[in-house]
Amino acid sequence: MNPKLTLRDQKKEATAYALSVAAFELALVHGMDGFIVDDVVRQAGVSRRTFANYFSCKEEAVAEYFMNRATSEDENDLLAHLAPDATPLDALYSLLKLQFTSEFLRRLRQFASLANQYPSLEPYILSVFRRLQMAAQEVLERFTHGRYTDGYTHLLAGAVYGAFVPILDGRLNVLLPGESQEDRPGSVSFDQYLNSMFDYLRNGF
Amino acid sequence: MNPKLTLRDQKKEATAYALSVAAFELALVHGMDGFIVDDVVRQAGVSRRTFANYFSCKEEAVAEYFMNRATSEDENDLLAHLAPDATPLDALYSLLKLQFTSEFLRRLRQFASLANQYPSLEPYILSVFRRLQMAAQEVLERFTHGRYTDGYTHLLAGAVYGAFVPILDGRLNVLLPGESQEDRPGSVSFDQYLNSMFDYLRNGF
DNA sequence: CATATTTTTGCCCAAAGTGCAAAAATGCTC
DNA sequence: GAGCATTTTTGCACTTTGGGCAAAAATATG
Repeated sequence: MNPKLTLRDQKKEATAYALSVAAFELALVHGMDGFIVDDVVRQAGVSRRTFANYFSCKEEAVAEYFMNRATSEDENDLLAHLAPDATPLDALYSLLKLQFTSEFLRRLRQFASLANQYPSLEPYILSVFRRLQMAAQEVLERFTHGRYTDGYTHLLAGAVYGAFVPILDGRLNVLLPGESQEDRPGSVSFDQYLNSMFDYLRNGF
Repeated sequence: MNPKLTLRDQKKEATAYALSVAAFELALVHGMDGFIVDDVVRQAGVSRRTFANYFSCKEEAVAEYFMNRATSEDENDLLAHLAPDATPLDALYSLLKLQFTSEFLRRLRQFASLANQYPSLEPYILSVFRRLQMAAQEVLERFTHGRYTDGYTHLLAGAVYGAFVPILDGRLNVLLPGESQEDRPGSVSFDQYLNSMFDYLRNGF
């Protein structure tokens, strides 16, 4: 619950969230074609019509579950606590740590696996990444006070999130803390991937 | 028409293409909520049921129009004609020139503008970029013969296409050859953007 | 507590999505 | 090019979805 919102908006958020949770769970258990919107609303305890007020399809509801709930206060905090000599890359790195928690990555893997099974989901998982990228763009813009006008922030934010896309189709197999390499052959730890990414960014390709 | 395909597959491609053209044109003229699937199939000269064989919704049909028709022969050509001392960045640059023709950019701008007006389209325009990115990933992988195992190709391909995303919401205003800066205030030529992008890639951020 | 605003809901109907089987088109072989 | 096998298109029937509208419920304001 975000206390910055009015009670009304808190309830709206809660409703959307309940619907998205129900949709994601049903998708995991039954597959995208194993449930209908009526099932979602039954599980979330709202009317069929209300679902349509929030989402235009099941896929959108599932994706909503992944739309970042990092508040703008979190971002304010982040910017305030950076070292005085921090670079834009440092700011970006901090944000990535905030966004890609182990828990988020764990669920994202489930979502990605669903999306590979049900192509109708693919466009919607991309929109999750887009949302994250826009937040990064915003943070970079604030951090640099609009100092760069040549697309630097666009490019930097784009680079990082673009590089995550291979997670989606399993070409990049992320190993989470607590998992062993034997369980997931060919996997790379997220931190390791992130670090090699930032090496390239710092030093050029 | 791709002569590598059987006649059957050529016809299938033609059908999908006709449907996508009709969908895109109707969307431009009437807006996404100003036409229905029946209108599309009437214009394309196929049955309602056939539409469903190809696409799961209007949005998908519109996006199909932008799915790159650069063949794998084009990519073979590209790889064959690179200078002997070409770097992966050079290969990527050539591919971008192949994918982002002026004509493609011109249409993409129309699509982006539609997607801003009709949020239901947004996920689908992202999938167009994803398709382009996957082609680049493929080319880089072939060019480097799998020499890099640390995510270099993923990261590089991701960087470039990620950086294009701001085109989508109009934050990055692309000026095409033949247009004047006065017509599109705040615009940047695509080539210019591409070059500054590659400067960063070469030299680090 | 009374009133204004916003959200939820039910009702209704147009539109969309899909399994199935017949019909049409295509590919292949002789 | 005639005949047979394979694939695609189509029509039909039916469930599911999407969204306008107005009444009802919930929330905000003062």
